[in-house]
Amino acid sequence: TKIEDIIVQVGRTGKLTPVAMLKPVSIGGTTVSRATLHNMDEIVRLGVKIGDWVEVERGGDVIPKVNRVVEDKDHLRGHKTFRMPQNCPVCGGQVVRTEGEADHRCVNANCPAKLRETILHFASRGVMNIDGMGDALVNQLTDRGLVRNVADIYKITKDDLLKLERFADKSAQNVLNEIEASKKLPLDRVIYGLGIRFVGERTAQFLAEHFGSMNALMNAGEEDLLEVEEVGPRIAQSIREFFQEPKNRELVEQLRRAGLTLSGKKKERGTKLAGKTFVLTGTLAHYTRDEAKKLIEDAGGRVSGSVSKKTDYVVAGDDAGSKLDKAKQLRVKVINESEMANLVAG
DNA sequence: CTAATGTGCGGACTGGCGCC
DNA sequence: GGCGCCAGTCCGCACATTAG
Repeated sequence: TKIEDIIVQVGRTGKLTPVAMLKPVSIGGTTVSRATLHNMDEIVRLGVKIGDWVEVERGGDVIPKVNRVVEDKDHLRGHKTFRMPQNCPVCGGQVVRTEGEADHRCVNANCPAKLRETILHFASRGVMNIDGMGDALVNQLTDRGLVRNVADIYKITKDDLLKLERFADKSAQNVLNEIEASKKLPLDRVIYGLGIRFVGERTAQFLAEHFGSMNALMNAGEEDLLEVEEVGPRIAQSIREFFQEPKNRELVEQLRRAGLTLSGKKKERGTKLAGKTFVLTGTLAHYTRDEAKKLIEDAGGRVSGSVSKKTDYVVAGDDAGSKLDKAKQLRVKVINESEMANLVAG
């Protein structure tokens, strides 16, 4: 199909992601109209220009991927070269590509796009799980200045919500209930929710287990941080920089006052699956993926996202895709979910 | 009541880069 | 240098709720 335009999206960390806007095309039963181009290097590698015809594929039947530029006499090349903007398309702030890095980033700390994405991340299911706080609500909240940081979420009143578009009593109350419920979530979620660069779900869990409280984490020195699993110098530095910022320390205090869980106990893990790495694929019948993951981790195992020769087991449910193929290729042991349950039980 | 709208769910890929 | 986490990305569908 044809690339009609290339737009730029700004993420939570300020990363500018170029996205190809395609002439809609039906692939495998769904209509594909966008595909990520990742970064400038990828655009150069593919050699794409705006107006080009390209071959698009859905990796694993889901994610649209631009494979290559089609060059034949029917499909003339486009003429407009895409250039990464020098100013953020959202806030106009300076865009910088650091030496040695592939991504361009907006460096304005107050960029509204970053705020918006940070709030969305915080509210998302894998983090504070605030059901109902998606795109539309977050846009309204940030546009109206009702939410300027993640702690402001806990100051939202019903009156605030009722003034918003498409909000009546039922929706407003649902959101408030969800916000209230989020306060009970454990420390690792809160750490993850802060949006510290290089600290994702897994690293946040290790940090919570190691330090046992937000206070201990906030005041940790470099050497303390380096003791944590999977934390090296770059991650340690990123965490220290985050907590050296007075605004961020104040943010944590606001979360504390709001009643969030900022301490936990050092988690005890089982040992039955110690040292074993699992990969989940397909649809499981008796567990959600999160439940299966928790079972494995509580038994001392690890769950990762991709199959390699270090993977011990691939747990395959219905409609397993490319990961199952990879497992066969690498001769990794494939089991079903009841076999997994047996392993967990010992 | 119906139509429109917003959101979660659930599947998964990718390149970059940090860690070991 | 390999591995795997991080951060970003996709879409259709089901469902709840609101506006009209």
